[in-house]
Amino acid sequence: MTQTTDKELASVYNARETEKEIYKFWEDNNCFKADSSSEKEPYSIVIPPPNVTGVLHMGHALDGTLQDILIRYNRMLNKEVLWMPGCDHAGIATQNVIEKNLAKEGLSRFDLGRDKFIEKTWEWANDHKNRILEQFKLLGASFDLSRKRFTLDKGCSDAVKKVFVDLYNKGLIYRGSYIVNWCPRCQSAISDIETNYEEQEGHLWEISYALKDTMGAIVIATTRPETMFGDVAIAVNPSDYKYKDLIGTSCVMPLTGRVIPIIADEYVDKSFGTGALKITPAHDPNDFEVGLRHNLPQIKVIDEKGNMMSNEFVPPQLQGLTREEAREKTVKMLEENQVLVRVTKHKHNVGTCQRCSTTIEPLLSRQWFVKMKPLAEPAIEAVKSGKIKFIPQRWEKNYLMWMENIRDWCISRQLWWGHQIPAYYHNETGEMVVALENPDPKNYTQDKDVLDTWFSSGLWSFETMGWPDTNCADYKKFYPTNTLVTGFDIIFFWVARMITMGLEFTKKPPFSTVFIHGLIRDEHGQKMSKSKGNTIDPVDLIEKYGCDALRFTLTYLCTYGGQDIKISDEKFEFGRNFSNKIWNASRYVLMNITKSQKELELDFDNLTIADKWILNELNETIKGVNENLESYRIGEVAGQLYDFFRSKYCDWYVELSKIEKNEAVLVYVLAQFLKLLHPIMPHITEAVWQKMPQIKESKAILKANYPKYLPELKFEEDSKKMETVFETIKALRNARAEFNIPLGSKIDIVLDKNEDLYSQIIPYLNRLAKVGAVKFEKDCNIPKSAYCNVLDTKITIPLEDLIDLKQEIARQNKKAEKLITELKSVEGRLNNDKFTSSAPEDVVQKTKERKDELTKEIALIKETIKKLS
RNA sequence: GGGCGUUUAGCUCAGUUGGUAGAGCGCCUCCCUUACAAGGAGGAUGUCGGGAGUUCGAGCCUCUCAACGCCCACCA
Repeated sequence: MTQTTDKELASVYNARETEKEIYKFWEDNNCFKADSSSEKEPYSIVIPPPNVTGVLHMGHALDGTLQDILIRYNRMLNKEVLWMPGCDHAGIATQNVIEKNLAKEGLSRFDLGRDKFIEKTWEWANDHKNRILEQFKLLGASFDLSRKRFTLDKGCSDAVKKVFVDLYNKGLIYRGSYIVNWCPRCQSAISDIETNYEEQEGHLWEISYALKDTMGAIVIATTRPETMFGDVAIAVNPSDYKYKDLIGTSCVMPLTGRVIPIIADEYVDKSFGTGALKITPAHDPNDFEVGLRHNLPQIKVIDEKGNMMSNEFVPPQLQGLTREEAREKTVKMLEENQVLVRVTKHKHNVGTCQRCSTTIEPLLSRQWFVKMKPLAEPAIEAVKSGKIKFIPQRWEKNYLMWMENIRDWCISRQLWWGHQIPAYYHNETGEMVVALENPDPKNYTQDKDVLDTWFSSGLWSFETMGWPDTNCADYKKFYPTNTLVTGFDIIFFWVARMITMGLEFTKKPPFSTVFIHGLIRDEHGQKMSKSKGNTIDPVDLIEKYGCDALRFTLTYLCTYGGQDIKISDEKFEFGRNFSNKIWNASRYVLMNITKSQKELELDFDNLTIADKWILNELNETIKGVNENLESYRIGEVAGQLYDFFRSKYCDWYVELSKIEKNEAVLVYVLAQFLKLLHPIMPHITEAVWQKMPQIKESKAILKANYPKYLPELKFEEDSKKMETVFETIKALRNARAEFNIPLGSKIDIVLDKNEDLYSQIIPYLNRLAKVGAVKFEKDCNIPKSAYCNVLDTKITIPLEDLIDLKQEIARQNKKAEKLITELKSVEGRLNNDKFTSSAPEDVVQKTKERKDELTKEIALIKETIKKLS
């Protein structure tokens, strides 16, 4: 092997060095800039904005790669493309990071105060905000950074305010006291979808409440005894005969002696527990509903920190305890008072905070909500009518089910990092004004709460395009966008909200296709997470294998069904090896070009069958790749290109070119292949492209035209002939291997027919199967020979002493057996009248042809065996 | 409780309207043939989760059972 210091000729591809150079070339030439004044057809994608303080993870790598593939493909279709980049302020997530840092210094956000805290968070965000988009560059992302946005920038903030005020004025945003999911650690309300449920092993406590007016008691069952101090009633099912006489009477609560009514409500399940249910409207969502129906008071006994409150309802010895402590103590007290009837183990689901896993406290709280039903209707219609379609389609069902059962969205958060709610209260009268600006900063104070992060990301598709200025160039050119690419995990959080908000405020679906891909998992199928320590850093992979290798491997693993993708570090060797193969094959081609640019034009009058074959294969690949890109079968595209390049171009055409070459075809096919592959492996294709001498339509491959199927490149007949040649070479190689004939010694062959074809390709046989003399003879009869048949051509390989006749007979028998099995099945079908009458004509025809082939081949083999015996 | 997904070679997974199973990695044999050993040539390996059905024909369609996984709902 020759080593050279010249990196242009290095036999091992240096991915990182090339990638850095190429990306810089694109940036220096402003290649990613979108022109809103262009006449070209637009194509746009908005990035799912990553967390401003985040780092690139494998999910981004996949999501970003797929977006970049679509962007680059459409750019090569000569469209005006815009990939809009940006970041999300990620309210709770970011605030948690800052609070954690403060905690290291023993401080809480309250020690700093709101202004100082926000200032600190901005500092952090500004320090980190370029990091993740810089990392996206390592992925080869061809987004337009000149348009970079941030959900807390002026434009987005203005859009958020306008949307809030408009929705409020339309009556679609309201404020009220309801049960919400409260996270005592975040000290904030969170929405239903930010609440996860996990099954926990708990207890069911049965507690006896004495009847007030008569002897006896009613026993209720609860999983949360500490909430009993907030009880306002006992409810039973109206049809429950056990309790029929008690409805309308009262009972006396243990421990506090407070008197509460016994009521009847359909909600109560007769068969669960004791059939009697304590009603605690301030701490349970279902009890809250029951309470409203019966006009019951709401008594809060647990505060926002999750501690027992200090009020007249909570016994003094429990006041100030945590929920957990209070539960233990309450049970003890109940036991001491002999009102604890029974304790059983009970599995139940407990709500936890998506961000910090703290157990949720359902809490009565005054919050802002979006009335979702009216907004959901057009969003449902848009998907049902096909104006927006999901790929894979099965997600539509998921989306529709959620939308059709939508509940109001709690949008206020008791955080500091985010869009402060544009509601202002008069300092004295408390009068509320919802407006874009504070009507009178002296006398009005703004609502302390901020909005759910997803409120602003829900506007992302149009707020980034200049909305509410619907006359601005970007909005007019690039909105609505075309494709949204994301994982299924944020369909409800983000996709659904963008569709509702987009339709409400722009009257247009914000995108026409939602392309959903799977999640990246570790090699055992586990979700990757820092806490599990099973993450793989895409930046490391890029350093180790190259960005193109990462992109190609991920793309290759993408299935149309959007299955999750299991990865391990070593899997990326696949992409790296392919990069190296491309590099070396290109190197070979470049080293072998002797002709001038003019002479490298395709000359259709001067093509060998090998040339026609590879052009035909290329053309078929072009067809498949275009179809698959249009239908989002991206993994299939990678597969087809891999197969074409390795198994067709390198294994055969390049090898054949060492015997007899058509430089024009060699270069043409490589150039077309590079263009086809460019969206997936942008750097290496650009690097090779720029070294190629042939006449090019574009200096940068990124702006070249994507190859289209060309009827003039269809050479069906000659391709078939060439396939026969390959079969022959394989058969000869196989025979050589079986008889261990060293490469040094050539084999002579005798063919019994098809002189026309084979005499053309004698040099191929010489070189690729190490064949010596080639003779044509009808009835060749050399006893000590090996045989192979290609279609109906019989090839005799005289081997003299090299051959073990028994071995050759066995070899032939084995071949015959296989064919006979197939022949039997084929004949079975053809002898079946039902098959011949009901199967499609072409299938029957093909089966007949196959039968003839098999019959001929088997006859030849039998004849061979006879001769050998 | 409702919905969805998965089960195919030793491993990881493809398999687009039903026509008789493929890739990568791994394994065995041979080869440093001047593009590439991150390579090349040849080879072995699967009653396509079980069962039933529809069909001339099922990995693919229908039903059923099983295992694993996910989402939604939230029964105290």
